[in-house]
Amino acid sequence: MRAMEINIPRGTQDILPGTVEKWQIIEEKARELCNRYNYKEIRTPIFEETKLFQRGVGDTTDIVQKEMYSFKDKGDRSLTLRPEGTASVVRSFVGNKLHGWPEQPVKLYYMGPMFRYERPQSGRMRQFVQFGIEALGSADPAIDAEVIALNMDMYTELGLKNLKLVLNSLGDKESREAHTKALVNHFEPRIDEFCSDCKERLHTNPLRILDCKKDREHELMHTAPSILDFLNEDSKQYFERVKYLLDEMNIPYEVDPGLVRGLDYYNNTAFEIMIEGEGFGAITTLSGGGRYNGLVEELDGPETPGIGFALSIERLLMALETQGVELTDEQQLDCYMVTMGDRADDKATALLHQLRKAGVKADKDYLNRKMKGQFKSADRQLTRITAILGDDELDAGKITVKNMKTGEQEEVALEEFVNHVRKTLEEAS
RNA sequence: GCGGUUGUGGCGAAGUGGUUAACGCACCGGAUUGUGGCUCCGGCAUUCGUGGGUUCGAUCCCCAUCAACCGCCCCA
Repeated sequence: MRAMEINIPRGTQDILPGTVEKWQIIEEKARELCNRYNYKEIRTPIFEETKLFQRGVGDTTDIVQKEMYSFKDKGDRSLTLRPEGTASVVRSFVGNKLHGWPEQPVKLYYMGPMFRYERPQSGRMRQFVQFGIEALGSADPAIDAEVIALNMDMYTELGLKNLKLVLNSLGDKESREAHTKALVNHFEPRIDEFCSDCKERLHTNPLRILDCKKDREHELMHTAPSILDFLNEDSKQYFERVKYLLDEMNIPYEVDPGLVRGLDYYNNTAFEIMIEGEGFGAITTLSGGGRYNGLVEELDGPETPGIGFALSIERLLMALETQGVELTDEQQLDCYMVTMGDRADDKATALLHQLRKAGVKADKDYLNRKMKGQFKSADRQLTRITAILGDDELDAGKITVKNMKTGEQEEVALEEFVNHVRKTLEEAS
């Protein structure tokens, strides 16, 4: 074999049979769950105008500053492969005037690939698949609770354990401004003692200084003003309501005033779901979400509150794997046609077609294998029934049907064959 | 963008500066001339990521390059 010259692009993966079934189960679960919660699917393009993300995600974020797959098309337009889903959904919400829909809030979900130019590692890909939901048009804390509940259900219903819901409030605009001012006052006098990123953040987005891992141990970090102390009455009440509703739903959570979402558009509710325990890599965040009440306006729509979350299916699968949750049943074949001789083989092709039309999952050999090889193949594929057809059987108008589990076999008239197989399979199942 | 580890047959892996590169699994064939899961036997035929260099000679030494994995940063 020649050495491969063409590699799969860095940070991407092929999902092959044997694994793809797991994806299908997760996708199915997501759709079924959204249906129960009355969220409708929306599909938006995989690329958008670069401006959308610069404005929607925020110029100061890592995503926009260094992780975007941007390119110029032949019309000299700057486009970007979407790095996340919310901006696109909001763009579509505005462009299609969904705020005018009679039924509000508009509850949407999406599932599909996202792209970020990052160094791949365990649980982080350049192309990864997100499932997310967005609820637009309601500022009721109950919808925050609903979004979080759906997110948790997605995990618990698949059998995940050791989940930790981390919750915080970033406050409304007024609260954030007050907090920001306090942060600047707190850090500015001694900002020289911090890393270069933090110096930058002091002016662009002081909140994110709290998110810094390098300077985590600095004494000013521990004494930094907490957003929770700056929530105005509205924001405080809002947060209390969200927590109360989570309590009522028996969803445990942990308030972490240090939780700062990476994207600019968040306010009030912010949350992350993490997984704890051995065997997981450096990345423990399964999903994140929060409220973004200013985003629709930022993208030229009417003032509309919104909230959502996104999870990565890759990480979900990793988590399921480390916890030993088995998703797939063994794939078995209903019927395998074993043939001997050219005429019989031709006839088997026709019979195979009939079986398939009758709803039987069936196959045959295409490599001219001897009988033994055909049986091996049937066995390997966990076949329930084999049908053996040789030229002599063909001449007698019969076919041999063998139960692979018991080893019993019987002769059946060719005209009876398809019905016989169907009946046998039904009886066995 | 920075750091670490690795790169040997389909897969999992040993190994040495020098005529024929272990082993396990899988696969294919035969023993069993029309029957699977067990057993035994044989086969998967110059190749050790790629390109240079050192050397009489390199898969093992050096350089470069590519790739994968893991971590930092940050996130899903």
